[in-house]
Amino acid sequence: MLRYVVLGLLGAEPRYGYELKAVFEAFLGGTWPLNIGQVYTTLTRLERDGLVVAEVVPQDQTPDRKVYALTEAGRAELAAWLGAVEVGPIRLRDEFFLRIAVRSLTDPIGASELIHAQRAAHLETLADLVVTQEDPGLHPSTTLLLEGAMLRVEADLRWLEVAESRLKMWPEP
Amino acid sequence: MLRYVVLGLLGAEPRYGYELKAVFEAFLGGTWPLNIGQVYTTLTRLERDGLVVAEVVPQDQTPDRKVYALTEAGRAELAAWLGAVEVGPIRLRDEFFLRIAVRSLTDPIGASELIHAQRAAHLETLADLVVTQEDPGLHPSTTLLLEGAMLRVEADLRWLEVAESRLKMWPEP
DNA sequence: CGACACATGTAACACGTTACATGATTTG
DNA sequence: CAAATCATGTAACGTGTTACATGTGTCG
Repeated sequence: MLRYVVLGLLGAEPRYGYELKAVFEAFLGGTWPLNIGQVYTTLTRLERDGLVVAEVVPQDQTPDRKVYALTEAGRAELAAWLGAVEVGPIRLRDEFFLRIAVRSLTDPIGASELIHAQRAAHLETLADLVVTQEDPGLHPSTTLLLEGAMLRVEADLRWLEVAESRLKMWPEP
Repeated sequence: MLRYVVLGLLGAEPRYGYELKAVFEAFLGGTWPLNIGQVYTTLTRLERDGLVVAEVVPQDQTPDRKVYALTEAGRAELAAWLGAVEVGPIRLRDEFFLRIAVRSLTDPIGASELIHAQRAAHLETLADLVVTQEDPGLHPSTTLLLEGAMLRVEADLRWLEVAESRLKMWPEP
């Protein structure tokens, strides 16, 4: 998936790894911090698969850059990904849900405490998102992404409410 | 994460692999289909890490079962996971968001089409969830999980609305 | 001089995931 | 007889992730 976002960023404009890290994080509004090494591994793999090609651009003063651009295959792969629609059963692979659900399986009381803690964390997350979004320099796509994140967090907060009220009238296991 | 859900299920009661697959899928309300092989790889890894121990229980008629139970270390690991709270920046590692955001980066018009298709898929998902939830035999935890999934899908639908209206007044790249 | 920005990379691991292999027993 | 159920496993891959290595130029 990182793969495809990188592909997408390169689709807009060729870039080199070091630059890509910054662009990526800015695009994600800082919600996906990236280890710089990961950028290079990803680029290497994309190159291995023939989706991108590199061109070394020498610099005076600073180290050389390896600027990556999409190949035809890369463009095709990106288009395929962009055109796909997520269908079928959603996968509840979210630690957040599962932790509370698993906990409620054997320890409903402890689950309640967890819910309170998680709510506090979520509210903080929400506040952070609001702050992040205040930056006027954000790309519109980034603003959109952040909005999605906020809607999700709000949904999760609502779920915590539901979970709590459910747990009160719970049959002991 | 699968790791921990398995650990959690074993924490409630020792089980063998084949059984675990069914229990797992039932617990997740069918939102996380599991390849049976994956259960065994997961159990092998848990055993390697000393979190579970297996006991072979011979059957007449059917093949022997390897019943797994938590060790002390396993119980500790599970407790640690169950007690953790998700803090810090949420990671927007959702293909759903990213695909539309990346697409809006260079092709806002195409993004609109994608939004329509995705909305249809989401509505179907929502309908599926409703049907699934009608099963009276569901474990309360599962019902709760499904409710979370529904709240999320609803949030995502709302996001699609937002995305669409934003895209209409978009500066060409 | 030390810290930091610039720039690239590798080795190694964990985890989710699939495809494939094996074999007994029951059921249509 | 074929298919399905019960039951366990392995080899292999892709991807995300980290820790570590290396080197130059600039700024305080």
